[in-house]
Amino acid sequence: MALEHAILVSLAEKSASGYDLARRFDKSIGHFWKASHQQIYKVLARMESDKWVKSDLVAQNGRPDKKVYAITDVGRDELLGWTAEPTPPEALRSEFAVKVRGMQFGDRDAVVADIHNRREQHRAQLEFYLADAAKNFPDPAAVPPEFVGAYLVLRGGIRAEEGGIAWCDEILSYLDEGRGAR
Amino acid sequence: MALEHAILVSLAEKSASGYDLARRFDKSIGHFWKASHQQIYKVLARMESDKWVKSDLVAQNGRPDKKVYAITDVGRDELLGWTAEPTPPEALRSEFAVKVRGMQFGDRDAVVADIHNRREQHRAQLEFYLADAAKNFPDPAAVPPEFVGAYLVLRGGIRAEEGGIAWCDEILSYLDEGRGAR
DNA sequence: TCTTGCTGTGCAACTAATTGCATAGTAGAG
DNA sequence: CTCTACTATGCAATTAGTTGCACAGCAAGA
Repeated sequence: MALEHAILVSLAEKSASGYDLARRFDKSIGHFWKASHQQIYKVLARMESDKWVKSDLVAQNGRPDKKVYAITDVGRDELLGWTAEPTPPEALRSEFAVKVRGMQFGDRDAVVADIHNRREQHRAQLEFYLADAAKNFPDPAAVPPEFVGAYLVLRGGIRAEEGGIAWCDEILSYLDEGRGAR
Repeated sequence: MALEHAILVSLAEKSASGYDLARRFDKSIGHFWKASHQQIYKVLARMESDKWVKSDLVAQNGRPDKKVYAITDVGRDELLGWTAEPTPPEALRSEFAVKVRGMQFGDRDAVVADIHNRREQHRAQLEFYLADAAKNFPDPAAVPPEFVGAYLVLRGGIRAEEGGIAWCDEILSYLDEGRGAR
């Protein structure tokens, strides 16, 4: 399982509450590892009982108390050990690809609309990533060492979105040319 | 859930036993939707009780009997309805990306080795896809209508692997240039 | 003959993740 | 004063998926 390790990486960067982590998973980290707040709280509890993290209750004014989690030495060891293991092949599951594959058994116009929709999602995400890159990494040759991982993953995200757009365009132009018509 | 629909698409193409489906999921369809044979048998049983598929027991000589599943009209309706619905955003989970992100907290040499390994996986998969394309779709302008979905998904697979290789190369050359050193 | 490997179907136990709900304080808009 | 939204944490029920195992027949090779 990698949610634990995604959380460890995030806490190694900066201590945070479950709520903070949930928001991070809606933004940066969540672009390549999705998790709901329920799942995060559950896993944090297990990680704390395994001593990978420890928590401090922090009182706030004008807001509810929060439990701020920090990575422990045990957690850092775990993270180190995990990076040393080879990553198992990714189990990719693309409902979109299944739908394209099954296009001829479905509502062709609806599938085409779905492809347009998917293209737009990729375009919007790419725009977001590019803004992020322009803001945080204006000079790729001068990325601070502690942000190299974040920078390289962002580059991967940009590539993936560009690739997604190009694939949608290929599908749409292929279908436009009358090929694959029913 | 999309495993049901992946199975429906596969059965719409050609009736098959659970075992046959498991082998298909190890090959073509499985490249974008992984499933174990246990999961497939479980889902097939549910689909049969929902009347999406029906089975016939077929005796074979020199081999065990098998249950051959075929899609029903109810199943075809379900498939049609499913294609007409917008595909929810994909929940992508890349352990590899988490590892790259957390590189600075880990064993740098091991991570670099892992990236090389990942590049090789992409290269091998690309080779496989290209051979498939050369064999089954020598002329992209003349793909039979019933294989258009398969062709377009194969194109997506080729693009994804090429993109994966390019990303690995970018990471490796970035690190080679001494950036991101500890 | 014995072992290995392929075809073929499945159950049981467990883990991971989703969905729906609950609770509670504060801030700001109308 | 009420309604909505945000911060903050979590439980319960369910579904989806993984891991490990079982059983059975047949074929081919050592």
